[in-house]
Amino acid sequence: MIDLAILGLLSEQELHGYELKKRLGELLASRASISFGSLYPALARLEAQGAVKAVEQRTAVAPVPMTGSLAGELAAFKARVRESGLVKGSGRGKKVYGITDRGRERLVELLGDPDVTDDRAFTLRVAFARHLDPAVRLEVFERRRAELLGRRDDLRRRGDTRRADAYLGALLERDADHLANDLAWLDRLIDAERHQSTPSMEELT
Amino acid sequence: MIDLAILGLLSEQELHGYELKKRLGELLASRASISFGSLYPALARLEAQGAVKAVEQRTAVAPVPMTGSLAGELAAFKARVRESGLVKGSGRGKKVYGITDRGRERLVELLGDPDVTDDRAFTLRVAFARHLDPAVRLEVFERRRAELLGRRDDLRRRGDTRRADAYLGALLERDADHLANDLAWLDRLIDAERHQSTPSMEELT
DNA sequence: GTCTCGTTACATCGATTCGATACATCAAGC
DNA sequence: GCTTGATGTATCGAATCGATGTAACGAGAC
Repeated sequence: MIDLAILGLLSEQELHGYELKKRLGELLASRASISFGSLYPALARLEAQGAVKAVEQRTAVAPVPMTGSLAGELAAFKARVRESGLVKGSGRGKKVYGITDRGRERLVELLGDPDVTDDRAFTLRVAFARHLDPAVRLEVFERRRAELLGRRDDLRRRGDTRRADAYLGALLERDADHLANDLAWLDRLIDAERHQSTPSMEELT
Repeated sequence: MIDLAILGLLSEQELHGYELKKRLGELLASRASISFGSLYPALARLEAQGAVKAVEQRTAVAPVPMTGSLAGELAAFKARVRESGLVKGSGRGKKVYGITDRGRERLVELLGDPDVTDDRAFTLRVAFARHLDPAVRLEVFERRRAELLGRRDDLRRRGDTRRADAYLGALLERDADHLANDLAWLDRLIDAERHQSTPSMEELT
């Protein structure tokens, strides 16, 4: 879900479309980024829902000294012209978005629990995990664990029966490795989570 | 690309939609299957292009002895009725698809080389690798290797700089593990490929 | 026996997403 | 001064998804 990604990123700082896409690409890493064709419609949708809102245009806020205030004035003027006018080609000037309270609620809701077992969604949940309270966070991780265990069983069952050509066998093997890897990684995450939430409790064994 | 998946599966045996979806789900394993909403339009598209064509309805070809030929006759009759009639609800009777020569050409073309660096596409290429001649196959693998190496460099560069919160760090770590895993796996594949194509050649070292 | 439920099966609909493309500004570099 | 590439917003058509509808059929419940 792209909404989750956008809200998560905006919850940390205000951003404009292009930057949003870049960060998303890094977050999802291999799992391919999203395209402008979905980003801009999504932003419009979220804005209509009141989850995000466009902050004023940004025109060189950076600590870079301008050549003179003239340039800044000119840019601001142009921005105003574009903003108001129907100049056909539509104006430029970056549109910076910020998250609203409604948006924050929606974010927690999305991070929290829908029955979205999607891999990309899980990655995003981890990326924005610090916005969740520890109990829910642990729950999310545990659910993922159950999901992965289920997949592993599926894989094993299929691995036992079929033994077609070498390439299919190799794919099966790769998937099994990935799964084992993910499970180990997830267990480490869960462990860290538990030790952190219970500051000092030496029960068991 | 769904076309690649469909053609690949049909090149081995004739199948109907539902079965196609099931097999695809197994092939892509974790990488989420495809939905009917894309499968059926894709089949229609491929049929229009002449890459696949619907074979006659199948009515219990299995080696299961029928209760009597009466049942078979009846089913065939019903199928014929549905086939011809515009019964509104549209008839059932599975529609079995087969690949054409055009389709086979297209398959090799798709497997071969477009600049599709997609992960799903690579999985499919491996799954149907036996339809490629060894040289092209090796080329596909090598290209994948280069792609993965590129990703690893990206990842390292990002890993060196940022060190935000623990969750983002964990994600980075996971991606790195996956990448290392994939590379090792791919190297094994490539090795196997080389040893097989050159039956006995003890050059080097 | 018949009734309901789960599985197999085909199909379509609206919404989402993708990939390509258009357009615009600006900083380098040649 | 002219091209090239990065930054930036935006839209279009096509591909895809997820949900839903319809239907046939076998198995078990009662």
